[in-house]
Amino acid sequence: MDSQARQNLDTFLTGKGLRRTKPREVIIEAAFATTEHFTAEELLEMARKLDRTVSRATVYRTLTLLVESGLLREIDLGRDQTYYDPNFLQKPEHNHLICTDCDKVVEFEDEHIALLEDCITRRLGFKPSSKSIQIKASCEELARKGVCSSRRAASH
Amino acid sequence: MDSQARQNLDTFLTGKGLRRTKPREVIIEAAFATTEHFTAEELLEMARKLDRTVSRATVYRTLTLLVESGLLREIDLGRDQTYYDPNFLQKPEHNHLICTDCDKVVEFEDEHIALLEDCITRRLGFKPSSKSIQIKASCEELARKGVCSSRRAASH
DNA sequence: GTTTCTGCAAAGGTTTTGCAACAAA
DNA sequence: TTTGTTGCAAAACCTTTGCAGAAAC
Repeated sequence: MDSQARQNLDTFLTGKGLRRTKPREVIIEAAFATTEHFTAEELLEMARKLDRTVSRATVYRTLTLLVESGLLREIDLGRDQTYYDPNFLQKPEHNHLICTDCDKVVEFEDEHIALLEDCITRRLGFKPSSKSIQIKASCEELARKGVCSSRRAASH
Repeated sequence: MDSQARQNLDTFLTGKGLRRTKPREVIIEAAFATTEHFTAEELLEMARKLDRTVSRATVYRTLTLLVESGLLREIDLGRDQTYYDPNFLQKPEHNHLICTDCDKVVEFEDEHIALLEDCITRRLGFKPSSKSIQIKASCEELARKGVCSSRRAASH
């Protein structure tokens, strides 16, 4: 977690009269030690590697805070659980492509599409506040060769 | 529900060796009697207006079938429950804008954005299979006049 | 010292499932 | 008659919440 993020968070906490506590530090540390998407349960596991006493309830409560503060974003990967994405700090407008063959998630940014989304939104009489694109697609390499080089890197 | 859709479904059912039953007929009838998005619970309610004996379990099981057959699509409206959209038959590539002021959902289609999504997907080495865009935005009219004409039409 | 936060366990809400009776083919 | 389907109730699952003790300020 870079200093920019830590400052965002401090601003957020103090601005709301919230306290800097050990469990929060640990959970936040765990959340930003990775660039992988994770579920609440996975974050609990990661946080407990730093401090075994962290509770599930506090993880859920801290997740709510992090999403409100804009440090973390909920994303829909088409699975049953809510996933959280810690990469919006570095790539504020990225989107997700999900491989239907191996479930791997590819992040991509595209300024043209972002611009087009804004135009459409304004044309409809609205002011854009958040945008997300989810693309499901099959692997061309797998289709051609019967093997996919990123298969071993599948995200689950 | 138009004849095209009914045929799709028949093909799907017979193709899988599945049976045409009363509860399924009723649930499907209810699902396509509206263009509104609905939850499983709401569909149960609608189906029970046609036949009071329909069970919740059968609604869930039939929803799974309808999604698999492509007649219905799960959509993410940023709420806690899964919503289902019966409008993909008429507008196969539409997307959703959600008003952050009144929660109204506006559907929109745009061929440029669809094309761009396809390009991006291929550039990444994939073949597109399904795409969805969710835009959250605030109402300009409400911001300017303090009132929004569609407020009364809010979807919840 | 006051206020906020934590962990626990229980509750809440949605979705799935095992099973015996029932209906379609 | 065979196989698939239904409704029920229970279970499974993820997430939220009430509360008493602990920690931050």
